[in-house]
Amino acid sequence: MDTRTQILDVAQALVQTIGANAMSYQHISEAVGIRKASIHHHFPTKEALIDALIERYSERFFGVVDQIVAGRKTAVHKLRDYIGLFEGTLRDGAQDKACAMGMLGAEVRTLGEAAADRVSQFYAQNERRLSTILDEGRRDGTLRFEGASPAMAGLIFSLLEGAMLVSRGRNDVEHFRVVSDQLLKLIRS
Amino acid sequence: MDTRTQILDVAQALVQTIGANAMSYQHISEAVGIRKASIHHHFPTKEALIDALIERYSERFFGVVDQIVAGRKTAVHKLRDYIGLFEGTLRDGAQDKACAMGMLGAEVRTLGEAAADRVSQFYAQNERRLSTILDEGRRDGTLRFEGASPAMAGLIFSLLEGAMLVSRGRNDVEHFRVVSDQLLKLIRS
DNA sequence: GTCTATATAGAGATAGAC
DNA sequence: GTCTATCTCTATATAGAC
Repeated sequence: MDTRTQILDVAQALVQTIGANAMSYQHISEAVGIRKASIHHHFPTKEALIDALIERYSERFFGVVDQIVAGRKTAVHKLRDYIGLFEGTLRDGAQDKACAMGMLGAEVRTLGEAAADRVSQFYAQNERRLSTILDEGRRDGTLRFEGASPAMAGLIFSLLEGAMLVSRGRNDVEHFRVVSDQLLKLIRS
Repeated sequence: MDTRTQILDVAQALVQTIGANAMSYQHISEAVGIRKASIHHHFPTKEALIDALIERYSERFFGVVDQIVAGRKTAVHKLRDYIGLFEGTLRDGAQDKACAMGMLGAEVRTLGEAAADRVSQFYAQNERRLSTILDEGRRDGTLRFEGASPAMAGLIFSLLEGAMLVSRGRNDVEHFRVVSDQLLKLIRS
Protein backbone atom coordinates (compact mmCIF):
# COMPACT_ATOMS: atom_id res chain seq x y z
CA MET A 1 0.00 0.00 0.00
CA ASP A 2 1.39 3.41 -0.88
CA THR A 3 2.38 5.82 1.87
CA ARG A 4 -0.22 8.40 0.98
CA THR A 5 -2.97 5.84 1.52
CA GLN A 6 -1.43 4.67 4.77
CA ILE A 7 -1.31 8.24 6.05
CA LEU A 8 -4.95 8.79 5.13
CA ASP A 9 -5.98 5.53 6.78
CA VAL A 10 -4.25 6.41 10.03
CA ALA A 11 -5.42 10.00 9.98
CA GLN A 12 -9.01 8.93 9.39
CA ALA A 13 -8.94 6.43 12.23
CA LEU A 14 -7.56 9.14 14.50
CA VAL A 15 -10.26 11.59 13.49
CA GLN A 16 -12.87 8.93 14.17
CA THR A 17 -11.57 8.18 17.65
CA ILE A 18 -10.01 11.32 19.14
CA GLY A 19 -10.96 14.03 16.62
CA ALA A 20 -9.03 16.24 14.23
CA ASN A 21 -7.77 18.67 16.88
CA ALA A 22 -6.29 15.93 19.03
CA MET A 23 -4.72 14.23 16.01
CA SER A 24 -1.07 15.13 15.38
CA TYR A 25 1.64 14.43 12.84
CA GLN A 26 3.44 12.66 15.65
CA HIS A 27 0.59 10.15 16.00
CA ILE A 28 0.53 9.51 12.27
CA SER A 29 4.31 9.32 12.04
CA GLU A 30 4.51 6.58 14.66
CA ALA A 31 1.63 4.55 13.26
CA VAL A 32 2.85 4.67 9.65
CA GLY A 33 6.52 4.28 10.51
CA ILE A 34 7.89 7.36 8.79
CA ARG A 35 9.17 10.68 10.08
CA LYS A 36 6.91 13.67 10.66
CA ALA A 37 8.62 15.63 7.93
CA SER A 38 7.82 12.92 5.37
CA ILE A 39 4.11 13.43 5.90
CA HIS A 40 4.47 16.97 4.64
CA HIS A 41 5.70 15.63 1.33
CA HIS A 42 2.28 14.00 0.78
CA PHE A 43 0.18 16.64 2.51
CA PRO A 44 1.86 20.03 2.80
CA THR A 45 -0.38 21.16 5.66
CA LYS A 46 -2.68 19.58 8.17
CA GLU A 47 -5.54 21.41 6.52
CA ALA A 48 -4.70 19.75 3.21
CA LEU A 49 -4.60 16.36 4.93
CA ILE A 50 -8.01 16.89 6.48
CA ASP A 51 -9.45 18.09 3.18
CA ALA A 52 -8.14 15.00 1.41
CA LEU A 53 -9.43 12.76 4.18
CA ILE A 54 -12.89 14.28 3.92
CA GLU A 55 -12.97 13.94 0.17
CA ARG A 56 -12.03 10.27 0.28
CA TYR A 57 -14.41 9.52 3.13
CA SER A 58 -17.36 11.20 1.40
CA GLU A 59 -16.65 9.53 -1.91
CA ARG A 60 -16.43 6.08 -0.36
CA PHE A 61 -19.46 6.61 1.84
CA PHE A 62 -21.75 7.75 -0.94
CA GLY A 63 -20.41 5.00 -3.14
CA VAL A 64 -21.87 2.50 -0.69
CA VAL A 65 -24.99 4.53 0.03
CA ASP A 66 -25.83 4.92 -3.64
CA GLN A 67 -25.51 1.18 -4.11
CA ILE A 68 -28.01 0.69 -1.31
CA VAL A 69 -30.40 3.27 -2.74
CA ALA A 70 -30.19 1.83 -6.27
CA GLY A 71 -30.73 -1.76 -5.10
CA ARG A 72 -33.84 -3.86 -5.57
CA LYS A 73 -34.74 -4.34 -1.93
CA THR A 74 -37.78 -2.83 -0.28
CA ALA A 75 -37.37 0.61 1.26
CA VAL A 76 -37.37 -0.66 4.82
CA HIS A 77 -34.52 -3.01 3.94
CA LYS A 78 -32.60 -0.20 2.30
CA LEU A 79 -33.07 1.85 5.44
CA ARG A 80 -31.81 -1.04 7.54
CA ASP A 81 -28.74 -1.35 5.34
CA TYR A 82 -28.13 2.38 5.58
CA ILE A 83 -28.36 2.24 9.37
CA GLY A 84 -26.02 -0.74 9.25
CA LEU A 85 -23.32 1.48 7.74
CA PHE A 86 -23.29 3.56 10.89
CA GLU A 87 -23.42 0.59 13.21
CA GLY A 88 -20.63 -1.06 11.25
CA THR A 89 -18.44 2.00 11.75
CA LEU A 90 -19.10 1.92 15.48
CA ARG A 91 -18.09 -1.74 15.60
CA ASP A 92 -15.13 -1.37 13.24
CA GLY A 93 -11.80 -2.37 14.75
CA ALA A 94 -10.76 -2.49 18.39
CA GLN A 95 -11.49 1.15 19.19
CA ASP A 96 -15.09 2.23 18.70
CA LYS A 97 -15.05 4.65 15.83
CA ALA A 98 -17.42 7.51 15.26
CA CYS A 99 -18.52 8.78 11.88
CA ALA A 100 -15.60 10.93 10.72
CA MET A 101 -18.08 13.56 9.59
CA GLY A 102 -19.80 13.57 12.94
CA MET A 103 -16.50 14.21 14.69
CA LEU A 104 -15.64 16.97 12.23
CA GLY A 105 -19.11 18.41 12.72
CA ALA A 106 -18.35 18.94 16.39
CA GLU A 107 -15.05 20.58 15.45
CA VAL A 108 -16.46 22.50 12.51
CA ARG A 109 -15.61 25.95 13.92
CA THR A 110 -11.93 25.00 13.96
CA LEU A 111 -11.85 23.66 10.39
CA GLY A 112 -10.84 25.51 7.25
CA GLU A 113 -13.53 26.86 4.98
CA ALA A 114 -13.26 24.06 2.42
CA ALA A 115 -13.57 21.36 5.05
CA ALA A 116 -16.51 23.07 6.75
CA ASP A 117 -18.30 23.30 3.41
CA ARG A 118 -17.75 19.63 2.71
CA VAL A 119 -19.07 18.62 6.10
CA SER A 120 -22.19 20.65 5.46
CA GLN A 121 -22.63 19.06 2.06
CA PHE A 122 -22.12 15.60 3.49
CA TYR A 123 -25.02 16.13 5.85
CA ALA A 124 -27.33 17.58 3.19
CA GLN A 125 -26.53 14.82 0.73
CA ASN A 126 -27.20 12.10 3.26
CA GLU A 127 -30.56 13.61 3.98
CA ARG A 128 -31.33 13.69 0.27
CA ARG A 129 -30.56 9.98 -0.09
CA LEU A 130 -32.65 9.19 2.96
CA SER A 131 -35.55 11.23 1.64
CA THR A 132 -35.49 9.15 -1.54
CA ILE A 133 -35.66 5.94 0.48
CA LEU A 134 -38.52 7.33 2.57
CA ASP A 135 -40.55 8.32 -0.48
CA GLU A 136 -40.02 4.86 -1.86
CA GLY A 137 -41.13 3.37 1.45
CA ARG A 138 -44.40 5.21 1.27
CA ARG A 139 -44.92 3.95 -2.25
CA ASP A 140 -43.99 0.31 -1.62
CA GLY A 141 -45.88 0.36 1.67
CA THR A 142 -43.00 -0.72 3.92
CA LEU A 143 -42.71 2.62 5.75
CA ARG A 144 -45.37 4.82 7.32
CA PHE A 145 -44.97 8.11 9.18
CA GLU A 146 -46.53 11.52 9.69
CA GLY A 147 -44.88 14.60 8.17
CA ALA A 148 -42.78 15.28 5.08
CA SER A 149 -40.00 12.99 3.85
CA PRO A 150 -37.24 15.64 3.97
CA ALA A 151 -38.07 16.43 7.60
CA MET A 152 -38.13 12.73 8.43
CA ALA A 153 -34.84 12.29 6.61
CA GLY A 154 -33.35 15.08 8.70
CA LEU A 155 -34.59 13.37 11.83
CA ILE A 156 -33.10 10.02 10.89
CA PHE A 157 -29.70 11.43 9.95
CA SER A 158 -29.42 13.54 13.11
CA LEU A 159 -30.55 10.55 15.11
CA LEU A 160 -27.88 8.28 13.67
CA GLU A 161 -25.09 10.81 14.16
CA GLY A 162 -26.33 11.54 17.66
CA ALA A 163 -26.68 7.88 18.54
CA MET A 164 -23.06 7.26 17.55
CA LEU A 165 -21.94 10.17 19.70
CA VAL A 166 -24.02 9.12 22.69
CA SER A 167 -23.20 5.43 22.39
CA ARG A 168 -19.49 6.23 22.49
CA GLY A 169 -20.00 8.64 25.38
CA ARG A 170 -21.86 5.97 27.29
CA ASN A 171 -19.22 3.39 26.43
CA ASP A 172 -22.06 1.21 25.27
CA VAL A 173 -22.08 0.27 21.61
CA GLU A 174 -25.28 -1.72 22.11
CA HIS A 175 -27.07 1.51 22.86
CA PHE A 176 -26.90 2.34 19.17
CA ARG A 177 -28.92 -0.72 18.29
CA VAL A 178 -31.55 -0.01 20.94
CA VAL A 179 -32.05 3.44 19.47
CA SER A 180 -32.06 2.40 15.81
CA ASP A 181 -34.47 -0.46 16.53
CA GLN A 182 -36.75 2.04 18.25
CA LEU A 183 -36.64 4.24 15.15
CA LEU A 184 -37.80 1.35 12.99
CA LYS A 185 -40.61 0.62 15.42
CA LEU A 186 -41.89 4.14 14.86
CA ILE A 187 -41.94 4.17 11.07
CA ARG A 188 -42.27 0.57 9.92
CA SER A 189 -45.65 -0.33 8.51
CA MET B 1 -18.67 38.54 39.33
CA ASP B 2 -15.74 36.61 40.77
CA THR B 3 -12.88 35.52 38.56
CA ARG B 4 -13.50 31.83 39.02
CA THR B 5 -17.01 32.22 37.63
CA GLN B 6 -15.77 34.34 34.74
CA ILE B 7 -13.21 31.69 33.85
CA LEU B 8 -15.85 28.98 33.93
CA ASP B 9 -18.20 31.07 31.80
CA VAL B 10 -15.58 31.68 29.14
CA ALA B 11 -14.31 28.11 29.22
CA GLN B 12 -17.82 26.75 28.86
CA ALA B 13 -18.60 29.01 25.91
CA LEU B 14 -15.36 27.87 24.28
CA VAL B 15 -16.17 24.20 24.81
CA GLN B 16 -19.59 24.79 23.31
CA THR B 17 -18.22 26.46 20.18
CA ILE B 18 -14.77 25.05 19.38
CA GLY B 19 -14.46 22.13 21.82
CA ALA B 20 -12.23 21.34 24.78
CA ASN B 21 -9.17 20.40 22.73
CA ALA B 22 -9.19 23.65 20.77
CA MET B 23 -9.73 25.69 23.92
CA SER B 24 -6.57 27.12 25.48
CA TYR B 25 -5.56 29.09 28.55
CA GLN B 26 -4.57 31.82 26.11
CA HIS B 27 -8.18 32.11 24.87
CA ILE B 28 -9.52 32.29 28.40
CA SER B 29 -6.83 34.69 29.51
CA GLU B 30 -7.69 37.19 26.79
CA ALA B 31 -11.44 36.97 27.26
CA VAL B 32 -11.33 37.32 31.04
CA GLY B 33 -8.56 39.90 31.05
CA ILE B 34 -6.08 38.17 33.31
CA ARG B 35 -2.79 36.39 32.66
CA LYS B 36 -2.53 32.70 31.86
CA ALA B 37 -0.72 32.02 35.12
CA SER B 38 -3.61 33.46 37.12
CA ILE B 39 -5.99 30.86 35.74
CA HIS B 40 -3.84 28.18 37.34
CA HIS B 41 -4.55 29.72 40.73
CA HIS B 42 -8.25 28.89 40.31
CA PHE B 43 -7.84 25.67 38.35
CA PRO B 44 -4.43 24.04 38.76
CA THR B 45 -4.76 22.01 35.56
CA LYS B 46 -6.87 22.07 32.44
CA GLU B 47 -8.32 18.75 33.51
CA ALA B 48 -9.48 20.31 36.77
CA LEU B 49 -11.04 23.19 34.85
CA ILE B 50 -12.94 20.83 32.58
CA ASP B 51 -14.09 18.73 35.52
CA ALA B 52 -15.41 21.84 37.29
CA LEU B 53 -17.07 23.05 34.11
CA ILE B 54 -18.82 19.73 33.66
CA GLU B 55 -20.00 19.64 37.25
CA ARG B 56 -21.48 23.13 37.05
CA TYR B 57 -23.05 22.49 33.66
CA SER B 58 -24.68 19.24 34.78
CA GLU B 59 -25.96 20.71 37.99
CA ARG B 60 -27.52 23.70 36.25
CA PHE B 61 -28.96 21.61 33.46
CA PHE B 62 -30.67 19.09 35.70
CA GLY B 63 -31.86 21.91 37.92
CA VAL B 64 -33.89 23.19 34.98
CA VAL B 65 -34.85 19.75 33.70
CA ASP B 66 -36.12 18.62 37.08
CA GLN B 67 -38.28 21.71 37.31
CA ILE B 68 -39.79 20.81 33.96
CA VAL B 69 -40.36 17.20 34.98
CA ALA B 70 -41.92 18.18 38.31
CA GLY B 71 -44.24 20.78 36.76
CA ARG B 72 -47.99 20.48 36.29
CA LYS B 73 -48.09 20.62 32.51
CA THR B 74 -49.07 17.71 30.32
CA ALA B 75 -46.29 15.38 29.24
CA VAL B 76 -46.20 16.68 25.69
CA HIS B 77 -45.69 20.20 27.01
CA LYS B 78 -42.94 19.03 29.29
CA LEU B 79 -41.30 17.38 26.32
CA ARG B 80 -41.59 20.60 24.35
CA ASP B 81 -40.00 22.53 27.18
CA TYR B 82 -37.21 19.98 27.40
CA ILE B 83 -36.55 20.26 23.68
CA GLY B 84 -36.63 24.03 24.11
CA LEU B 85 -33.60 23.80 26.40
CA PHE B 86 -31.54 22.42 23.54
CA GLU B 87 -32.89 24.89 21.01
CA GLY B 88 -32.25 27.73 23.44
CA THR B 89 -28.60 26.69 23.74
CA LEU B 90 -28.28 26.64 19.97
CA ARG B 91 -29.70 30.17 19.78
CA ASP B 92 -27.78 31.46 22.79
CA GLY B 93 -25.51 34.41 22.05
CA ALA B 94 -23.91 35.45 18.78
CA GLN B 95 -22.07 32.20 18.14
CA ASP B 96 -24.24 29.12 17.83
CA LYS B 97 -23.44 26.99 20.82
CA ALA B 98 -23.65 23.24 21.04
CA CYS B 99 -24.51 21.29 24.16
CA ALA B 100 -21.27 21.26 26.17
CA MET B 101 -21.83 17.59 26.88
CA GLY B 102 -22.33 16.83 23.22
CA MET B 103 -19.01 18.45 22.38
CA LEU B 104 -17.28 16.60 25.18
CA GLY B 105 -18.92 13.39 24.00
CA ALA B 106 -17.14 13.75 20.67
CA GLU B 107 -13.87 14.37 22.52
CA VAL B 108 -14.48 11.75 25.18
CA ARG B 109 -11.39 9.66 24.30
CA THR B 110 -9.17 12.63 25.07
CA LEU B 111 -10.79 13.45 28.43
CA GLY B 112 -9.67 12.34 31.86
CA GLU B 113 -11.43 9.46 33.54
CA ALA B 114 -13.53 11.63 35.85
CA ALA B 115 -14.78 13.79 33.00
CA ALA B 116 -15.55 10.81 30.80
CA ASP B 117 -17.56 9.26 33.61
CA ARG B 118 -19.55 12.42 34.13
CA VAL B 119 -20.35 12.71 30.44
CA SER B 120 -21.63 9.15 30.48
CA GLN B 121 -23.74 9.87 33.54
CA PHE B 122 -25.12 13.03 31.98
CA TYR B 123 -26.42 11.03 29.06
CA ALA B 124 -27.92 8.26 31.19
CA GLN B 125 -29.59 10.74 33.54
CA ASN B 126 -31.13 12.68 30.70
CA GLU B 127 -32.59 9.49 29.33
CA ARG B 128 -34.01 8.65 32.73
CA ARG B 129 -35.77 12.03 32.95
CA LEU B 130 -37.11 11.62 29.43
CA SER B 131 -38.35 8.15 30.19
CA THR B 132 -40.34 9.56 33.10
CA ILE B 133 -41.95 12.15 30.84
CA LEU B 134 -42.76 9.50 28.25
CA ASP B 135 -44.41 7.22 30.80
CA GLU B 136 -46.45 10.16 31.97
CA GLY B 137 -47.41 10.94 28.38
CA ARG B 138 -48.80 7.48 27.90
CA ARG B 139 -50.80 7.86 31.08
CA ASP B 140 -52.17 11.34 30.39
CA GLY B 141 -52.77 10.42 26.77
CA THR B 142 -50.73 13.22 25.19
CA LEU B 143 -48.04 10.91 23.78
CA ARG B 144 -48.32 7.71 21.80
CA PHE B 145 -45.59 5.50 20.38
CA GLU B 146 -44.57 1.90 19.80
CA GLY B 147 -41.83 0.36 21.91
CA ALA B 148 -40.54 0.84 25.46
CA SER B 149 -40.12 4.22 27.13
CA PRO B 150 -36.38 3.84 27.89
CA ALA B 151 -35.68 3.02 24.26
CA MET B 152 -37.78 5.95 23.12
CA ALA B 153 -36.00 8.17 25.65
CA GLY B 154 -32.67 7.04 24.21
CA LEU B 155 -33.90 7.88 20.74
CA ILE B 156 -35.03 11.36 21.73
CA PHE B 157 -31.83 12.24 23.56
CA SER B 158 -29.59 11.01 20.75
CA LEU B 159 -31.78 12.86 18.30
CA LEU B 160 -31.49 16.15 20.15
CA GLU B 161 -27.72 15.88 20.54
CA GLY B 162 -27.37 14.84 16.92
CA ALA B 163 -29.65 17.60 15.68
CA MET B 164 -27.53 20.20 17.46
CA LEU B 165 -24.40 18.76 15.90
CA VAL B 166 -25.89 18.56 12.41
CA SER B 167 -27.59 21.97 12.59
CA ARG B 168 -24.27 23.60 13.46
CA GLY B 169 -22.49 21.63 10.74
CA ARG B 170 -25.06 22.74 8.21
CA ASN B 171 -24.84 26.31 9.46
CA ASP B 172 -28.61 26.24 9.74
CA VAL B 173 -30.07 26.65 13.19
CA GLU B 174 -33.60 26.33 11.77
CA HIS B 175 -32.80 22.74 10.88
CA PHE B 176 -33.05 21.88 14.56
CA ARG B 177 -36.65 23.00 14.68
CA VAL B 178 -37.57 21.05 11.55
CA VAL B 179 -36.20 17.90 13.14
CA SER B 180 -37.72 18.42 16.58
CA ASP B 181 -41.11 19.25 15.07
CA GLN B 182 -40.89 16.05 13.09
CA LEU B 183 -40.21 14.12 16.28
CA LEU B 184 -43.38 15.50 17.86
CA LYS B 185 -45.38 14.58 14.77
CA LEU B 186 -44.32 10.98 15.30
CA ILE B 187 -45.23 10.60 18.95
CA ARG B 188 -47.96 13.15 19.70
CA SER B 189 -51.41 11.67 20.17
C1' DG C 1 10.34 9.86 -1.20
C1' DT C 2 12.47 9.86 3.17
C1' DC C 3 15.74 11.47 6.12
C1' DT C 4 18.13 14.85 9.86
C1' DA C 5 18.04 19.11 11.65
C1' DT C 6 15.87 23.13 12.73
C1' DA C 7 12.59 27.00 12.94
C1' DT C 8 8.69 29.00 15.14
C1' DA C 9 4.75 29.11 17.66
C1' DG C 10 1.75 27.69 21.13
C1' DA C 11 0.47 24.60 24.63
C1' DG C 12 0.03 23.64 29.90
C1' DA C 13 2.41 24.49 34.00
C1' DT C 14 5.60 26.41 37.91
C1' DA C 15 8.34 29.78 40.91
C1' DG C 16 8.44 33.58 43.28
C1' DA C 17 7.71 38.80 43.69
C1' DC C 18 4.11 42.04 44.85
C1' DG D 1 -5.16 36.91 43.77
C1' DT D 2 -2.47 38.56 40.08
C1' DC D 3 1.70 39.49 38.11
C1' DT D 4 6.42 38.60 35.39
C1' DA D 5 9.44 35.37 33.97
C1' DT D 6 10.53 31.01 32.71
C1' DC D 7 10.29 25.97 31.88
C1' DT D 8 9.23 22.00 29.20
C1' DC D 9 6.87 19.84 25.83
C1' DT D 10 4.59 19.38 21.62
C1' DA D 11 2.57 21.30 17.66
C1' DT D 12 2.94 22.40 12.44
C1' DA D 13 6.14 23.50 9.10
C1' DT D 14 10.62 24.21 6.29
C1' DA D 15 15.48 23.46 4.33
C1' DG D 16 18.43 20.75 2.35
C1' DA D 17 21.17 16.22 2.24
C1' DC D 18 20.72 11.56 0.47
